[in-house]
Amino acid sequence: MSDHAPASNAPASPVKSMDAIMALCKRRGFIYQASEIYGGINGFWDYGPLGAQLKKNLRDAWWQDMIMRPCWGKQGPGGREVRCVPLETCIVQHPRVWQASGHLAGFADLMRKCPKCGHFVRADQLWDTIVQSSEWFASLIQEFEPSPEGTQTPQMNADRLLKWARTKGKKLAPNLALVRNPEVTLSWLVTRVNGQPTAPPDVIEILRHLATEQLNATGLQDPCTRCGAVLGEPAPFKLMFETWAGLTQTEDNKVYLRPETAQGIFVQFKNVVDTNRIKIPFGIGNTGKSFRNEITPRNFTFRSREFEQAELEFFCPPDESLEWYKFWRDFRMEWWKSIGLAGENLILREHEKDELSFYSQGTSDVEYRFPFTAPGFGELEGIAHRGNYDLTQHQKESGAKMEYNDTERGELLPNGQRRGERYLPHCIEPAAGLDRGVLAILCEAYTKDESRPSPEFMKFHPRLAPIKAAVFPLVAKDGMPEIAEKLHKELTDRFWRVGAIETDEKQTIGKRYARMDEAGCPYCFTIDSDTLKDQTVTVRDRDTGSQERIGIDNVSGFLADKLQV
RNA sequence: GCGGGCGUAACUCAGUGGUAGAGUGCCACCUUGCCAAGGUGGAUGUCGAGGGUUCGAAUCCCUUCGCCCGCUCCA
Repeated sequence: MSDHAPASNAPASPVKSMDAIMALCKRRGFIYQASEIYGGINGFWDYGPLGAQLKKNLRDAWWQDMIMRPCWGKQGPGGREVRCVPLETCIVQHPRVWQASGHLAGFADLMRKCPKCGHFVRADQLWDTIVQSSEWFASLIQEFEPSPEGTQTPQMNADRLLKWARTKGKKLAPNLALVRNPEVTLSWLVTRVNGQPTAPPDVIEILRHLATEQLNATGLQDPCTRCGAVLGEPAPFKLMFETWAGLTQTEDNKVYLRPETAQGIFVQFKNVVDTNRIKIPFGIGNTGKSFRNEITPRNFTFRSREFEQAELEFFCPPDESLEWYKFWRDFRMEWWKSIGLAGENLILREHEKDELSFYSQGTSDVEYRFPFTAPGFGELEGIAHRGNYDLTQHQKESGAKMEYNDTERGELLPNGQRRGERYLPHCIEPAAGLDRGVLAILCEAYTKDESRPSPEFMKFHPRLAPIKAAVFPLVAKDGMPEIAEKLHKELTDRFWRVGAIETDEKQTIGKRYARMDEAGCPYCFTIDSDTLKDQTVTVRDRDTGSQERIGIDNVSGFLADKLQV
C-alpha cells in the first residue's frame, strides 16, 4: 500500500463506510471470512456465490481483453498488432526458480526480534534504524557533547547519562541495560574509554556498551530500537509459504508456494517461443493463486495471504521497450476505467527514480482510493519495465539459453531474408491483483442514497454484475407469473454464459427491486396488466430507478445491447 | 509484534451477576396493480473459543482466536 495524498486531490465525495460495505458483502454473500465457524483464519477470505461470480467476471474480462483480443484490438507502438497467448503454470515450482528470481533471498531477510516487546527489526539495518527512528536514542544522544573535529567519539558525561537513565530513560527505554542498572553498565564503558585513549569507541560501540549488563558473561549486546532490551539472534523471516513435495519432510523435499505467477512465465518463455508460431513482440498471460506470509494481513481482503494475480509478461526488443512500457501503462489505466472504476478514486502513479529497482526503466501503479486508504491510495496493479532481468537470472541459474532469434532484424541477405539478430528480450509486466480489483469494484459500486426506497445499492458495471437481469410478474396472478416464467427461460437460454438471470414472484415489487439493487443487478423486467394487452414490459434501471416500456420480444435484444454480447 | 476498540440471530445492535432480547432481513399465508407497502403467523443463537471465580456468568478474572483503527512491517 502506498500513501500518496496530494492535497489538491482530496476526495470530493465523502468516504464510504468500510463497515457498511463489509456488512453488505456478508449479508448478500459476496465475501465470507474463511473457516468462519472455527473462528476464522487470519489473512484468508472466501467468496460467496455472488462474490465468486463477480470475481470470475473480472477474471474473464481480463482474459478477454488481454489474451483473446488484446487491448480491444488497438495497435501497439509503430502500428504493431498486440499479440498475447495464455499459459497456466504451477503454484509449486522448482526451488531454484525462487533462487534465481531473488525471492528466496529477498523474502527471507534476517530479522531480529525483541524478546521483551516483540518488535522486529531488520538485522542489516539495525544501526541505521536506531539512529534514524529510535525515540530513546534521539533523547539519549542529546546528553552527549558533539564529537570533536575529526573523530567518531561523542564526548561523554557520566553524570548526565546517570540522570538520563533515571528520568527520561525509564520512560523511553525501560529495558535498556543502562536504565536497569546504570552504575555497572557505565563502569564498563568508562573503563573502556579510559583504558584505551588511543582507540576510543565510536557511537555504535558506546550504544552496545549501554545495552550490556554483564559484559563478562555475554559480551557486547545490541539494543532493541524501541524498548532497549537485548535483541535476539538474527533469524530468517520467511515470507514464502513452505511445504514438502514428497513423503518425507526433509530439507531435500522442501518446496515453496509461489509468491507471484510471473516466474512461471519466464521459466517457460523458451517453450512458448519454440512451440508456437509467435514472434516478438508478444505477451504471455497467466492468472492464478499466489501466496505470501504477510506480516500483518489487514484491511479486509486487501492484504491477504492467499490471493489471485492476473499477470502479463510482454516481451519486446530492447530498443522498443520504453514505448511498450508506456503503451501498457496507459492501456491498463484505461482498462480499469472501462470496467467501472471511472471516477476520481482511480489514479495512475509513475514511480519516482529512487523508487525504481536497479534494472527498471520505469514502473507505474494503478491505484485506487479505498475507504481505508483515503485520502491515500492502495495499489491495484503495477506496470513494470523489468528489462531483461528475469530472463538473465534464469539463464544464469539454469544454464538454459533464453536468447530470442529475431528473424525480422539484421542485415538483408542476397536471398531476401534477414540475417537475424539474437538478443534477450526486454519485458513489460502489467501485474494485477484480482482480489484487490474485486475489492475496489465493491467499494466503487457501493452507493448509499437515503432518498431512494432502496438506500443501499451496488452500481456494478453490467459486464461485471453477477446477476445480469431479473424478470418479475408485478403481481402473482392473472397469468403474469406464466409470462414471466417464459421470459425468464428465454433470457436464461440466451445469456447463461455471462451471468445469472433471476426471477421472483414473492413479496411486493418494491422489495424485489430492492433486493436486486443490493445484489447489483442492472436491469429488472416487469410483467404487468398492460403486458397482457399490448405485449410490452417495463425495464427498470438500477441506478436511476427510472422505467421505460419495451416490447416483450425486444427484451433479449435490449439486454444483449446493454451487456455488449 | 505493540497499543486501543470490538466480538450476542443472516445484518445492525441493546442487555454489566439471576429465564436470551429488539429492529431490519428471511420464510409462510392473506392482501396486491411499480419501488424494502399493510395484516397475521413462523424459524433462527452452545452470547467467538477454552479455562477459572460463583449457588448461579453473555456479564467478573485469565488464556486464546478473529475483525477494525493507530504504530511497525510490506523483497
